[in-house]
Amino acid sequence: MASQALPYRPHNHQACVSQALADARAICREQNARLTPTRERVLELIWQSHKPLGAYDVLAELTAEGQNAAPPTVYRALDFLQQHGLVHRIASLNAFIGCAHAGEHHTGMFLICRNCGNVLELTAPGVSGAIEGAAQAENFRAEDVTLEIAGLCPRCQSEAPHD
Amino acid sequence: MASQALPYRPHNHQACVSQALADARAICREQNARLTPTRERVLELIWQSHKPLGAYDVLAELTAEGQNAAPPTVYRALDFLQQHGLVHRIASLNAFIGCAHAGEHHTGMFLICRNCGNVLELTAPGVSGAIEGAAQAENFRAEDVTLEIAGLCPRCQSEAPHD
DNA sequence: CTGGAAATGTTATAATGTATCAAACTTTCC
DNA sequence: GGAAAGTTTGATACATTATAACATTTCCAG
Ligand SMILES: [Zn+2]
Ligand SMILES: [Zn+2]
Ligand SMILES: [Zn+2]
Ligand SMILES: [Zn+2]
Repeated sequence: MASQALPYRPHNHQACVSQALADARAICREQNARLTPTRERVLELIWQSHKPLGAYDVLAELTAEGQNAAPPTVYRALDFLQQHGLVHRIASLNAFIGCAHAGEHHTGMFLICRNCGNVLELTAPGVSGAIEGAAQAENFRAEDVTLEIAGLCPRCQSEAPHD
Repeated sequence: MASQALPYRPHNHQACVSQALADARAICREQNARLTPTRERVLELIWQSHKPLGAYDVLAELTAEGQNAAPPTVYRALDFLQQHGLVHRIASLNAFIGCAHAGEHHTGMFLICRNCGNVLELTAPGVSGAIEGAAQAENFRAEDVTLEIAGLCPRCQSEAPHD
């Protein structure tokens, strides 16, 4: 539903946030899940940019706001959000990012710019299909795919072409 | 070169180890890199099975052998081995595994059995191509691909089919 | 030899993630 | 409404993974 917006370039990011929160509320209502204030606030913090945020970064922001938060506070909220498909964990960065396709059944593929830190989440059916095929060729039953691609986004390629 | 052996099934694993060590020696000689005793021993420990090993598991084995080892000892050796393409880090597990295609230019794709813990490293040109294509379609310059697939290996599917 | 580079030893600490149990809050059902 | 059951949060402590910093040793070229 959300028109795919382009993390790398300037855009009306508040729209990303509003959309994500609206989607989250709808999804939780639909799934009878409780999007409590802390969970919602954590989701909002995760969405404050298109750069993945570490759990302890979230924690720092919560405590700065005067919330009575400890590590489990954050990890519980993140677990909840992951289980409902609202955030993804980027294993190669130990960090979290808002899901750009919440509600849609998808396997994420992440393009991570090593220069600016922004992450674009893609759904590439061709890639998913190829992966499924390769797994099946080995008689392996794939359940969970981690696909993270580090490199340079278009913007950072032109800014720093000498490498 | 190494004929791809099948982590999931019983096999002469000592052959895997010998092959890996021989390859490592050859590669290091060729690259003028020093495969010191500690580095070689760490590689051997990593290869003790087809299950990824945590850095602190390696450390425990080293100290059990009476070696004077601390975390940096292990992480340095692992860094060296990674840089020379002899081991891979599995980001989703925070663990390390011997490279099954040392010397060959490749992007690893890992099939990780969540039941038995064994990992099969594949080279799937179709997958790599699809990923490259998807990245290029976004004008993203891919440099490093993390592709880890968790699921059930053939053996564990038949043993525990009820899920 | 010997001087510089590479590797290792050593200590301390940072960063990330969990276990556990008690307290508070919600929902359900009567 | 009110008690029981389930869910969420608070709070403390701890486990696991990884790195910083600096001293010492080893290796190798010249
Ligand atoms: Zn945005
Ligand atoms: Zn960038
Ligand atoms: Zn083997
Ligand atoms: Zn298995």
